Amino acid sequence: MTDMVIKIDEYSDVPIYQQIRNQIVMGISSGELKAGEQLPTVRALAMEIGINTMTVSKTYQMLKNEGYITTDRKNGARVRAEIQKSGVISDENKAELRRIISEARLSGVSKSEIKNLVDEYY
Amino acid sequence: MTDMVIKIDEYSDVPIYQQIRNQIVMGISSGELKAGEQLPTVRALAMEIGINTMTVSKTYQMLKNEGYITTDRKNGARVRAEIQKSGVISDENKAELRRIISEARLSGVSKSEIKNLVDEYY
Amino acid sequence: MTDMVIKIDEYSDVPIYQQIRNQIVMGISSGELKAGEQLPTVRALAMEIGINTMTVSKTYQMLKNEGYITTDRKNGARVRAEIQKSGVISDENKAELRRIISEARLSGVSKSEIKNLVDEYY
Amino acid sequence: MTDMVIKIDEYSDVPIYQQIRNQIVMGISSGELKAGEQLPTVRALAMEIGINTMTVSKTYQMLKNEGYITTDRKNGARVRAEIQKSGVISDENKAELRRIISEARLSGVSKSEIKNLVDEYY
DNA sequence: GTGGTCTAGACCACG
DNA sequence: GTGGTCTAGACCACG
Repeated sequence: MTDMVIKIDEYSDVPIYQQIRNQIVMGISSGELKAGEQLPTVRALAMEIGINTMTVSKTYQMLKNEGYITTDRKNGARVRAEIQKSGVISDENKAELRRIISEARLSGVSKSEIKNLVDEYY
Repeated sequence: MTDMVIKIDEYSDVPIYQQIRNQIVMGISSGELKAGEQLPTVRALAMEIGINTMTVSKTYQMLKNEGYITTDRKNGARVRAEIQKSGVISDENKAELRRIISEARLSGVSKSEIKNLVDEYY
Repeated sequence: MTDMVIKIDEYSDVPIYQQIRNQIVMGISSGELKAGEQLPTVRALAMEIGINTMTVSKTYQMLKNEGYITTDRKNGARVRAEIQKSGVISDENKAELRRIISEARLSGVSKSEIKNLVDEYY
Repeated sequence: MTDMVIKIDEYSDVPIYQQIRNQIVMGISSGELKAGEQLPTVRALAMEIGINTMTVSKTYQMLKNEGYITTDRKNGARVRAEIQKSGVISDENKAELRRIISEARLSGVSKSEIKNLVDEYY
């Protein structure tokens, strides 16, 4: 069982279920959550964060649809052992990346500064 | 007057006024919209896209707040001559960038592929 | 929930959404509205004042942008617990202050009278 | 004839005729414009600033109404010799002052800092 | 139940 | 002619 901590920014416009989803995906990517590792139950995670169980449930459904986790009544939610590697960035993420780079450029951020961030986050 | 074309994805979760805002910002960044160049009037752009003037007005107000354009009754909306360069990427955009890179990584996209996108979009 | 009363001067040049915004900011500053306190819902305030919900919504959006309140679907609109203290007066407010003092001076109002007002309003 | 320079901020939301009016009032208050001193003709000032004569005309009309200047065809516009001293600050300016002080207070500006500004601007 | 978005239409001040 | 404001009404996602 993971002891990863989920932090909700209540001031953010990003919906709570999205914030949780993003943090779990980043946790898997960083290795903090290993393949096959069990996630907290919907109830437990909702309690811990202090939100509605429906919200956590929505998150797990989303992660399942995206292929990041598996869920069943016996084992609860687990990080999927073999996450499908499409090898490409989704069109939506490409569009977002383009927007971010445009804004950074207009703010006077150099290309190499952005690449340093890529190195840092990858 | 610009002949830039704004395209709305009506099925997107991104609000229309945000989509327009993003495209204008990217237009400025790419040089398609030059400093001082006049944007379409609120009415003209609303007509062209087939949406309400209020929605375009909201976009222009947002761009004005962000310092990308100026608006007044004499000159209409224009790309601002001297866009303030903060020199940094906003915390929100950093978080988004981190999320995108995490997802790309999990999809098997290499670091150099992402950097190539940075080169392409910058 | 606050029982603060918002009063609109319908003959004023100041837009309604601005008038509401100003009164809420002054309410926070005076302590009539406490940190964390819930503001009326968009619908309730619109009904109470007798104006459109869009206008109240615009006010809340503005207050949110300025960092005075938070809004979300769970908690509605609330006075922000930790309002950012820039420590400075904005250039716009400085210009306004200068104009007011110039006019007061020309009307024969003494410096100490103005300072008494500062004491009263602070 | 004054050689006072009027500066228009084209990015400001304050209408041009208001900006000119404010600067002339502040010029009178500071002594840069003396009692009886002649102001530029409508046409000359419009040319100098690069705006419509109607706008300057509106400004002069406003200043006349407020009792700051006199106008006639023979002498043009002149700073009034005896500006009426009501001895009080207008309700509008009081409301504005209160708003500014509230905002300054919330931004963490001390009372004495505001009073220093009063000293500076008076 | 809440705030967020959008429409169709109107009127206004500025210039 | 332009952007700014406002209404009356509607639908939506989040929780």
